[in-house]
Amino acid sequence: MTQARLSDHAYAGIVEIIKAEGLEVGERLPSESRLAEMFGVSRAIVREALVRLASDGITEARRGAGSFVKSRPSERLTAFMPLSELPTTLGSYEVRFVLEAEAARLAATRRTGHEMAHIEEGLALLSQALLSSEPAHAEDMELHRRIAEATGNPAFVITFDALYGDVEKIMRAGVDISRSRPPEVIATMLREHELIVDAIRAQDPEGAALAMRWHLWEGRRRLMP
Amino acid sequence: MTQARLSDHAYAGIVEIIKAEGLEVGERLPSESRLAEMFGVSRAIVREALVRLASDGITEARRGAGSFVKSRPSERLTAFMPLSELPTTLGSYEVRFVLEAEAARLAATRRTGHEMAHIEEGLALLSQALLSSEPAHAEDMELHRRIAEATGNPAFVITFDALYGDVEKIMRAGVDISRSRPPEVIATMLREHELIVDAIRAQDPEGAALAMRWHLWEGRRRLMP
DNA sequence: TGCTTAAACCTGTTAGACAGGTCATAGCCA
DNA sequence: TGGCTATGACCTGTCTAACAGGTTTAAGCA
Repeated sequence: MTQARLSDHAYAGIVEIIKAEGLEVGERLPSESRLAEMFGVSRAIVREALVRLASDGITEARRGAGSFVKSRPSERLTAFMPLSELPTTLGSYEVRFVLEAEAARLAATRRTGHEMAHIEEGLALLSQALLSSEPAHAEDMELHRRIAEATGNPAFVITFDALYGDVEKIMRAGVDISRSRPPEVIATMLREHELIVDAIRAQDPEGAALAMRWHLWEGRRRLMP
Repeated sequence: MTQARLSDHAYAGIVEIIKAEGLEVGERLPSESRLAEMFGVSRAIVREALVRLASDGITEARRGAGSFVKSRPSERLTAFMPLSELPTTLGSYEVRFVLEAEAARLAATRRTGHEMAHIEEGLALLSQALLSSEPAHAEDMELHRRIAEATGNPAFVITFDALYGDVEKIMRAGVDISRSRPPEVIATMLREHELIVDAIRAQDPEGAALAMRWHLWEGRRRLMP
């Protein structure tokens, strides 16, 4: 895990300003110099944070004029959602339900031998992590990602990254979803993943889609009983 | 349209280096100073480009060690895909087919009155742009985006942005998808959108999903007959 | 009052410097 | 000679100071 950089704090601070001041789309942020002064860092750090905010589509800089809010807070899951609204995060399951089911279906029809081996390896890594009682979120995501890759369509990977990247940010923000799981839950989670991989190996599109839907359905239930 | 900044060129230059040198995941990029020297810009500009690349998940910086490639070129649609492989872009339709159909279905059931008005306005803007023979891609995207918003689930908007953002970048990169369309095609495109909006207005989930699927199917055919 | 213009302010960019982390290798010890 | 250590070169993270060029605001003139 890389050390937190100053620009991370500046990023969060600017987001906080947008929220606290209730800045609407099109409104201007404080100038870079002022933000630097407020956070007690150099202007370079503020610029770095602003570049990332702009890259995330949250702000927009206009030369000579200032930086402006580009997208409304409600349009962004990551940065703006108060942690108290975590259940909203579960909305991502609604997307994954259709997105990943389709990915599993296509993976079952299109996967190459190499991609299948990649998926098997991902399952092994997840299994290992789960059985050693580690958080295993990275391994979980990696397996799902490899299935998305096996569609041969990069668009699936892109959307997957966008969705999961945000979820990951939220977890890093201090919410620990990796609460301890009893052994029987671990076994169930593992079995669900195995069913998906089995169907993809057997080149059974409908089976793969169904197994994925079932897994996500159960996963959501585990998060929000 | 904002003026191109130097860091845009640095960003593209670094991507070009990764491609040309065939750098694999985990390999090290030239140092910031060296890159600055290569591009004839200051180190600050290179840093800005690297921050954006890191934000896009392409590179990763390790203090004292250097910047490293984080994701393989094939995993990224935008930056790495040669324009000659544009047809691959059409793979995004495969995702939109399931993603936006579900969004239309949910929008039909959950939309508020305000969201409906927002969608109607989007349709009017698209209609106006299409009838005046403008490119209308921005308006098209905006309407689809408003439908995604009407699901009440930000996860749909996030994935939509990720997908459409990349398509937009490619178009800006010089590919003109907005070839001239004969009047009958314009009328058809408009009618397709109207059908979607009608179904959402009538709170008909299945009708909305079907209309969206039909529209995307036809849209894909229009791009790649 | 209405227009012009200049000053104040802002982002974009550059240069140089230092702190602190990483890595390879030269050199020492056994 | 082989292995370990410690030094030094190199790299990113951060800061300061400055200037260029664009935008906004308001003063001042007609």
